[in-house]
Amino acid sequence: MKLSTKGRYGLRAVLDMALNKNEGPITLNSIAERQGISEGYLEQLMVPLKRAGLVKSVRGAQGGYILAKDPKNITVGEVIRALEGPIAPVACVSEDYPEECERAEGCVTRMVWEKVRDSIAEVLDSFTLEDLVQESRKYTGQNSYMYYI
Amino acid sequence: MKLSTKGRYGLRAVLDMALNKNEGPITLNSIAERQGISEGYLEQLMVPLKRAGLVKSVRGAQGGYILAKDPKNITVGEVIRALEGPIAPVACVSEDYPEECERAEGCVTRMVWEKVRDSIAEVLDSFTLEDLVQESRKYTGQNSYMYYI
DNA sequence: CTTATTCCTATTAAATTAATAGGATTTAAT
DNA sequence: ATTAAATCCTATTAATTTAATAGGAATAAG
Repeated sequence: MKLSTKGRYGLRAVLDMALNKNEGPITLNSIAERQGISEGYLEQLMVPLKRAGLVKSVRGAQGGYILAKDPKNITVGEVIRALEGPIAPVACVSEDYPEECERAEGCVTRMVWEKVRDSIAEVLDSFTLEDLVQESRKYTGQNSYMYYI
Repeated sequence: MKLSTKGRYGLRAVLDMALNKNEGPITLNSIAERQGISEGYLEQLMVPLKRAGLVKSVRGAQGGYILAKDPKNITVGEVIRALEGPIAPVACVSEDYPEECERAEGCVTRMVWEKVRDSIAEVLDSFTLEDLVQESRKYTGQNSYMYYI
């Protein structure tokens, strides 16, 4: 029942980008340093984040990554889904394409997993990156970066 | 964000036991057959379930396993925790012994994970085995076993 | 032209999960 | 007593997923 590092690192990465969004394209190298995540691994996380339309890349020197949308229009749920796939405590109740199960007819544990899925989704969708930025500012002051998230 | 088969198979196993609780000790062999789970694997699942005081074993011929408590006093949450450990979408917000994190001070993503943890726990703790038995009877009638759960 | 960067693909390492195997122990039934 | 049915125990292996690394190609600023 754990999130993998994809989701955790990825959320930290986009939050880092939200906190630094007025600095122009942000290099993975700088995120990697601030967040203590390997640059190569961050690279892999950017692929699904780009595909999901959450970040954009700027190639070449002075390039880097920027958020594709305003932080208040990006929910934690979007980020997590982009990185970990549809929310699904078990495959048969996946948000996307629930896996067919021969036992489905009359399955009574499934209703438990459905409720778990919905409650997770509700929480994740209730937070935007902007919420986290605001929260972060409480600790670090208006203009300082938030390294430890 | 997936449950492992430990939790899924284990819940099916104890529910199977709840549905057959008037039959005396239930052999792993019979659960394995009804549920399509390898007997050896079930054996491994019984260890933590016993330790958690949810099932009792009866050794020797005609032995097997029985629930240690009434189904209405066993929650899905207890079963899942016994098999998967404390609920913790990330280690730093584990129900039991949250892992210390150097970034904890001023960590803003943590409040998200805490809410996720609590919402999962709330759902899992809201269902008892008896609830699932009742639900199951709706499909199969009062006295028939529920094979497909 | 050089440098800094993303991009792309492949590979490896590590960890976890799932399953299997083989035998020791216990106990009911004969 | 003997047998058979079952749990118990430990170790091993197989499979899968996660995490990280490596090496270079493409792009664009200066």
